[in-house]
Amino acid sequence: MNTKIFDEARKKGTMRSFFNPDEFVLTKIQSEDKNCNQCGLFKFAKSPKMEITGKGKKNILIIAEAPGKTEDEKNKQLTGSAGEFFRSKLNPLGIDLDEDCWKTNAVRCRPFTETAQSEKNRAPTKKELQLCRNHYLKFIEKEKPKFIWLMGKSAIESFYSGRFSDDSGTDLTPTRWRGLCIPDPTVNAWVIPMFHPSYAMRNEYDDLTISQYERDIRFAIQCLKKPLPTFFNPYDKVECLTSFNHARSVLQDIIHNPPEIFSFDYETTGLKPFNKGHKIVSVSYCDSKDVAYSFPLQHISFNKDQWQILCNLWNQILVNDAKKVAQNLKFEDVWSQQILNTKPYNWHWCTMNASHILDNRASFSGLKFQSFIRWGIEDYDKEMRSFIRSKNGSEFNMIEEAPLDKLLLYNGIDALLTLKLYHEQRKEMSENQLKVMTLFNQGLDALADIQMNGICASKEFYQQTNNELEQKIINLFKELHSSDEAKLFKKEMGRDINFTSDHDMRILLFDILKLKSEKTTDSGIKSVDAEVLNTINIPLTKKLVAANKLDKVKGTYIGQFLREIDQTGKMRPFFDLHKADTGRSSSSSPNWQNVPVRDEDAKKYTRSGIFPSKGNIILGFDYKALEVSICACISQDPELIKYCADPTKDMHRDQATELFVLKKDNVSDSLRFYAKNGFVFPEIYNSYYKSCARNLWEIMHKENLKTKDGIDTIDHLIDVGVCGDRIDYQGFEDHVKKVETKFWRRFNKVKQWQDRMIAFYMKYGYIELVTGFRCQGYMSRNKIANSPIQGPAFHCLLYSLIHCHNKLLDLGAKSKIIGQIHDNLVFDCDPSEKEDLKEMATKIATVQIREDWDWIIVPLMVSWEGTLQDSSWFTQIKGV
DNA sequence: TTAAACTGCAA
DNA sequence: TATTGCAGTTTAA
Repeated sequence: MNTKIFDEARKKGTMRSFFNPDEFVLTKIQSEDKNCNQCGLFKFAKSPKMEITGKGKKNILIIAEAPGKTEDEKNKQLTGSAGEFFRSKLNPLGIDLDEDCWKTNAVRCRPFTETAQSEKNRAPTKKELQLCRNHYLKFIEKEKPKFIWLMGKSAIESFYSGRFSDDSGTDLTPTRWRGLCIPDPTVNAWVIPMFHPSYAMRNEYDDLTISQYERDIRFAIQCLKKPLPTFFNPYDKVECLTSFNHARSVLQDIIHNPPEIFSFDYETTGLKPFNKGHKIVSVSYCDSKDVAYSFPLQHISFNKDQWQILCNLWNQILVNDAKKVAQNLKFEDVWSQQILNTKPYNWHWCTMNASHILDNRASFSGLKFQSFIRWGIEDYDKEMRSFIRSKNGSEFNMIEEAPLDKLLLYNGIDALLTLKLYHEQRKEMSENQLKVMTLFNQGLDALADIQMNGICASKEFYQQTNNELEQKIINLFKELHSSDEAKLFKKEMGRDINFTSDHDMRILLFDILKLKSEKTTDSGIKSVDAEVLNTINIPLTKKLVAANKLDKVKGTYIGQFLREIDQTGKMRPFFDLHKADTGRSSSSSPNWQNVPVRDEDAKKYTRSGIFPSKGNIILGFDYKALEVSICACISQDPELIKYCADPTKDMHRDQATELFVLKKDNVSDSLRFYAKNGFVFPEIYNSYYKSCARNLWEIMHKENLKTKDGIDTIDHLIDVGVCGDRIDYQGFEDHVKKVETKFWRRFNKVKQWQDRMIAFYMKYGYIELVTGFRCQGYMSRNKIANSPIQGPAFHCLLYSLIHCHNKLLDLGAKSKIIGQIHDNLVFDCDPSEKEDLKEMATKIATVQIREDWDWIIVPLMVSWEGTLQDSSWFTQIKGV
């Protein structure tokens, strides 16, 4: 396969070819007979080794999955029902499958399984895909198609599998790759992955799937206008400054002649710089499309005096007036602050976040992935990856052991591609996307500082708690293992039971003890979660639920905290803006957005070791009913607006009066809570009466919910004639159905708005949130209803976070923001600043935001909560 | 070794 | 026939 095309493509440059030209997976071609014998499918096929068919007048090679029954019989690809479906989509767009395209399958012979009645089509295995790849690679070499359409998971796997050695390409699902037109130097063609027609056909009656599938086909056809792809070699454009004098003079040049904009990138000894021993090993810098510089900073090849000189020069560049660009700017920001004691000035763009704003699909924002789908640059950090791995499971990697030339080259390419990516992204963004980009960039800048601030936590406390819990858990499991049930299990199975194994619990509860299962998991097997165990309610399951709870607290929370509390006595979670589908934030290491609060025990174990700084209080605010307010703003529903505009009104309480047939003053707090979380929210997010009724019914039985008068809710519902007796679920469901009808009659503008969003999505393939964030990819109706509320609600919090943070900096306040939980902002507050801070933040969050964002047409409200001086987060109370 | 499934915590 | 996240364990590939 070492033919001209491939050699030329290689000369034009891909990373893989640079390191080792012989390692093209696609070019590894073995003898065909050998492969076919190893696979063996041809022996059973009616049409073995099916030849590629079609005239290919428009230079399109279509790779589908494998011949099905019909194809195998007719000896022709895409002639079964899925093929006909595909033709019916192509014909109206002027494409004739047989005239304009070549057709083949990732596997040429029919794979099937024999059942008693018939032979059933099956998907090809990984091995079969790999062994059959040669046939189309040879064809590509000979016929040079300009476009390759990969239809379905098998084709995508066949074409790409083995070409990525990191996680940037391991997710080879059509959802991840569809809608792209990828220049590929190994075949000198455009590659367009999409769903297999059989997938679309299976969802023929789901108009959301079909609308997207048809759009993808139109996209693929539009791409036919493109000229052949061109490629560039980033290796030629990196200048590695291995000599100290050279590095110094380049930095001095930059200082004397600062550019308007530049990108930079660090290679470091780990992910967080806060513990002793961390270094910025090398730096790369790029201010033009032709050259990137990279040089060692705190690297063994220079001495410490030289480190100091280079750090001083680099610091001057970090604070110059130039616009700064980085892939994951929080990272470069935090390392600059911690290691170099310098906050970069004038952050302009985070390419990682911009990738997320341009396409909110999961795993889309990595620089390697973007470089591949945009420029066909493949796997360029291959030789560095082993050095970026953790050293002996510690927080340090092995980067200092990497050869300097490879380190600098890889580092330099990152800066080069980052700047190139920025220029493309800047052109691609709509005006509204630019708006949200600005918000996010400011947010990232502030979130970097918030990670710097950190959260005070007591390692001693968590160590002690860990030991205490460990004893309790050991004792609980000891008791469980000495139970009769455990002995029964051993007798039946001939081995000891593992109580933390769902599999073993299923055997014990449902096979051995013959108990009834209450519900199923996603994949349809019997569930053994806490709800099921609680319903079974025998001493064994009670004990197991208790043990599981403590195990969760110890393993998930205390474990993370102990790992993450650093030598300065703080934990410093990441708060990211490039993950959530809806443009929300996420948090990790540790995840600070799911620390227990409802369960009192779990709350105490986890929150009692989190403190304000010495002499301070933890102080924070929640937006009140923020998502309901956002829903009112964007749907402009007059009834909902009325509720939001009048603080004396309480829609959840009102809804509780209808659901539970009560007078307003007889609604208890818990009934209000379940009206809100069991009915209002689910309804707004497209749930329906049956699901709501079922959940409410179960909760009423389980929790023995009472009215404010202290009467059992179910008894009350029987009294007023909703139910005949305590097991008359149907009566309750009928009632909830009527409540739902009334609810949507009242808030009918919300329903209408949801319908408009769905119609927009079907037409354009995306929806745009009021803040400018776009949601695309496949979306269910529920997601379309939810995202435009969830996203902007968080964006309100982000606005407040940015402005509060900047205000505190301007004022030189001692108080700091330390965290954020979707609609909640947390400060480490000096008590002398408390009242001023509350006034300032409340004004920003409720007044200033409405001056800047005129789409907010209802009043926003916040409620404050806080701890006493030097008291832990566990002691936080409302209304301080 | 890695990925998927299951579970459980938050908003 | 409610959404978004992160992380732990077990199990299968």
